[in-house]
Amino acid sequence: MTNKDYSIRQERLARFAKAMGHPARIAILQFLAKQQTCYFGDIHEELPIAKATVSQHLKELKEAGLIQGEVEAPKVKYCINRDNWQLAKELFGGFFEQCQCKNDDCC
Amino acid sequence: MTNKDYSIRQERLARFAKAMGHPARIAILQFLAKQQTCYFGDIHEELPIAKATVSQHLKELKEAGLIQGEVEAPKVKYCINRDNWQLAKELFGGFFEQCQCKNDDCC
DNA sequence: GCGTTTGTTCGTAACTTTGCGAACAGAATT
DNA sequence: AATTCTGTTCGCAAAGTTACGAACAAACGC
Repeated sequence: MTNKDYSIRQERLARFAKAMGHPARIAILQFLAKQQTCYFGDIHEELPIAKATVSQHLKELKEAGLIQGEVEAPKVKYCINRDNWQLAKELFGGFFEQCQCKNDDCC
Repeated sequence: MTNKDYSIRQERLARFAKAMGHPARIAILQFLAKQQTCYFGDIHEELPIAKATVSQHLKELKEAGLIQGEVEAPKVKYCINRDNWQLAKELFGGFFEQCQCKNDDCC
């Protein structure tokens, strides 16, 4: 075991993955991606959880950079953060490409 | 808020994402994907954490279905579970495709 | 101004995750 | 048989996650 650390890309990918690691958050992202209305209330209606919990999940997605919020009083509008969505897409895409598994040469 | 639940696909995607939600596990998957040796000891050497912790991360990846293990006494050989890797690739691919974000029509 | 609507924050409870060292277990080596 | 090598499991501590209702805050409608 060396003193080696993780790369920035690995950290970033893990951060995105972690944010996506709950079905409610996947559902939120899909809802926003499909560009139906992006108000909190509409998101809440889609989900089987209390609004406090929805708010918490939205906060996590925002902190991970996958979405962004904007007040449109008295409502709050959320949407996909397109720059980071693109970045995540590339990171995941690159990640899944790198498997060299041919046939049964391992396991 | 209805009584609606999450779809199987959402659950599955979230499960994969959760397993990928830690830099050590990303590092493990990348190491295995690059098909360098797949023995526990080699994986452990790549990471800055104790072997008990490595074992724990491997267990999680195995339970999520992303890798599989095989005893080759006295060593243990791990490798990517290709079927599920393919499935994950498709789920993530499909997921990131579905963003309809054009220009500034939202946010 | 007063209540309503909208969403966040607080406080709390139960559970999970991450990490480690120590103990353990099985197989190989001496 | 005793030792070494390899990796898992146990027990524990610290921190984070998930969920909820209640309290709060800001703006709008009356």
